[in-house]
Amino acid sequence: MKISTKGRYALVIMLDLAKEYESGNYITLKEIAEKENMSLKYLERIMLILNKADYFVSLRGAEGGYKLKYEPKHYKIGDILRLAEGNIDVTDCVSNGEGCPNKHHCMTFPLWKELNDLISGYLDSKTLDDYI
Amino acid sequence: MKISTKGRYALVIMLDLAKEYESGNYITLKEIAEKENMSLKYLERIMLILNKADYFVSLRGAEGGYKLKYEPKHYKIGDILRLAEGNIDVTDCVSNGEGCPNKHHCMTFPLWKELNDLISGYLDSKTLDDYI
DNA sequence: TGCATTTCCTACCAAAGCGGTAGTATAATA
DNA sequence: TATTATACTACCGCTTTGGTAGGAAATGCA
Repeated sequence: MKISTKGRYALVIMLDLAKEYESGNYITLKEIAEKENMSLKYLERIMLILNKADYFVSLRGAEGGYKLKYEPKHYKIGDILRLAEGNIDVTDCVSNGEGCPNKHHCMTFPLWKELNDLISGYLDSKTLDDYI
Repeated sequence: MKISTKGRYALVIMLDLAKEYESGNYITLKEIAEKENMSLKYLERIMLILNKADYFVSLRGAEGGYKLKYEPKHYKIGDILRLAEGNIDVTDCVSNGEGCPNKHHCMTFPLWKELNDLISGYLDSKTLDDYI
């Protein structure tokens, strides 16, 4: 039931960028890594995942870095975690498409389904703006 | 964020025993393993964990097996999962005693705390009786 | 009494996931 | 052209997951 560092670091990155959204400044991963005491190389890898989505404006080279493309309230916490973690469902059986063939007479399925909806509902109700 | 097989199987075992609670019969792991299509040896190992708590009456040998010691509504889903999984907290920082030293000025701590309380609250509000 | 059954307990193991590191290519600026 | 920063790939040690194997101890029945 643990959220991995990938998801937790992703959220920290997003919040650090969100804090600078108003200023319009580019922020480098080096700054974030030093401030948050995280490995720069690892942050780069996480950024690679997040960058598949339409989240940032990035600029290479000196004076470069990242900034958020949209305002903080546009980013749902649930979406960020799904992107970073791959999937935040509590079991495979509640994931779309997957699910065991026994789903319909399984005694535990309703529990996992309700729990999963509760978690997703909560995480999708919050945005970066709620934690700046 | 996945619940492992340990937790899922534990719940299936508990529900199978709960169904037979009224009858007072002993149920063998072999019966459960065959019915649920699970490895008997693996169920034995999970049972060893659950048996550390005061959950069952067990009887060795022919005609033996397990039955629940108390009525199904006595067993909270949250407790069963905590026992089987070891810990169901979404991060280490929200676990009692642990927690990073930075907890008090961490931007993400409130999120993990709220999410964790939501999950624990839900799982502790349900008992075996709700899923028989 | 002896055999089958079933719980109780320990040790081992392959595969996958986690949390990184290393190195290089590419782009932008001073 | 030197420096800075993102973009991308490959590798790697460690831990966890999801089991298996083997046997000891207890119980009921023929």
